[in-house]
Amino acid sequence: MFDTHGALDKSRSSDFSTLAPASPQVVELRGIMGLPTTASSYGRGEEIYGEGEPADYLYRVTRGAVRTYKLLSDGRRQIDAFHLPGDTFGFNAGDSHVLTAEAVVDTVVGVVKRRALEGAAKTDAKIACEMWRTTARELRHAQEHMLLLGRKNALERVVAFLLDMDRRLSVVGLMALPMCRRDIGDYLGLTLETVSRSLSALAEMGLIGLSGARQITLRDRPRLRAMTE
Amino acid sequence: MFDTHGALDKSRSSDFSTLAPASPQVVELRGIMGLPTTASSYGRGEEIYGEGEPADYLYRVTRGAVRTYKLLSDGRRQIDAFHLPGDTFGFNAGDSHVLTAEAVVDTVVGVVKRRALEGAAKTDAKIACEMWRTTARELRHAQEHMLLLGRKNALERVVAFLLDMDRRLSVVGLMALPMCRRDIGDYLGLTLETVSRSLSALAEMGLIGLSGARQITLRDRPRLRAMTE
DNA sequence: CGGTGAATTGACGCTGCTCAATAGCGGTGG
DNA sequence: CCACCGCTATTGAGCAGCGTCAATTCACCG
Repeated sequence: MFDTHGALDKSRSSDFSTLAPASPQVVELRGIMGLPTTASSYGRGEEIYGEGEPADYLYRVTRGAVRTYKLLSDGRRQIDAFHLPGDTFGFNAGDSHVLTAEAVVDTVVGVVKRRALEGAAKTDAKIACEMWRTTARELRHAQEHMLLLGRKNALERVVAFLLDMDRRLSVVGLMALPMCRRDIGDYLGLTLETVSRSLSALAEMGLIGLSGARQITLRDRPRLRAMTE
Repeated sequence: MFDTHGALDKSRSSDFSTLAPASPQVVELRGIMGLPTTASSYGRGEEIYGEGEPADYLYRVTRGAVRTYKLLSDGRRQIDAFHLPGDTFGFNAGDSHVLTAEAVVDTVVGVVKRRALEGAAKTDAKIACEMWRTTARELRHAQEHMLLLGRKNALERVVAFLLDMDRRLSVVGLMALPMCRRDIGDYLGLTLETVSRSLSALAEMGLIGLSGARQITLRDRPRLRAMTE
């Protein structure tokens, strides 16, 4: 009856105090795909890796939040995903990153060498399969997001975002968003003003509650779900 | 000096003629990832699989073209990719499809059982790795497309589409598009009218030539490339 | 408290959508 | 062979949703 809930292991985080290591790079307890992992910290806004850099590491968020994005030459930005505690990112079939990764807030990530992972995958089919499933999960998210970006209106996009964040980081019905309105806009293909207006409209309708710009409660999930079709 | 180009081994494919089978479902010459494949035909507009159906097969386009898409409940459609000869599709980590696949024109595909593939992946790390790379390639395309859908204007989207199609299906500088304006619009997050207007504008500028609605020549690739940043 | 970045709100304009009419094209049959 | 039909594409006119620019207001932190 232990180790049955692979996907939602947000539990392990407490009771590590006895193992506190001496090195500044703390070794994490459970690694990524079974491999040993070292911890690394990034300040709010700090770059973790840039587009075009060699992709030598795989990351998992321990604390905080990470945005991965692409830029056009004139500065237009498209955030393709927010990575929250428990999520992996930086995985890549090619040699170099095609996205840039930045810490949204002060963030701690676990890091594993890509070569160690690929070495392990050669002998262990379980790891190879896990790598594939990780990439496939990202692909499904991207497909869902293309539908949002190509065919949903502003209100539908914001509602979809809120429901996703609610699912991923709500603790007691209250959601504390780590990212600003501009980040949300660049994720949803909108401007920050349109995001703000959509949130105000939803609050006006009584569908959400705003207690501080980044503290949001969903007051009617069924109706919100119906809005994204 | 043999077997050094792992990724592009489309070579081994000839000299199977002696094995030509009697069945109506002709065994294809070149398999998918080395596995034997049966051919299957679909008429223009015919569904190959639907969203929610069990994902039991992997497909490769032999002739024709395939669109994969998602729908909203009110009929809005987002085409996530066009699959042209040589492309694989229908690959999926989950048990059921999250997209619908349809033949854009009369199409022949090669089909391989998913279980055969996953069985082979268990013992053959090369196949497992190839599966991962296939999914990773789709993911990169999706990330590029999210940037297009979220942040590019109509003209930039159409230009990006033309350059991609040119790369993938141009033979002698002339490109014969298999899909209609509505399909292009649903791929680019635009209406068919906006696609048509953008193409007319590009022809007006002398950047492309239109000889029949679906026969397009690119007259100035460098300038077109500069337009997508 | 004051300062600074984030968020809200308003006014206005533009890009792309909607609705509608017309033109082109490919296939079919007299 | 050509006339006809249906589907696809083009083009126009008007409109609306979202972006842009600008002015406050808010919240957080020293």
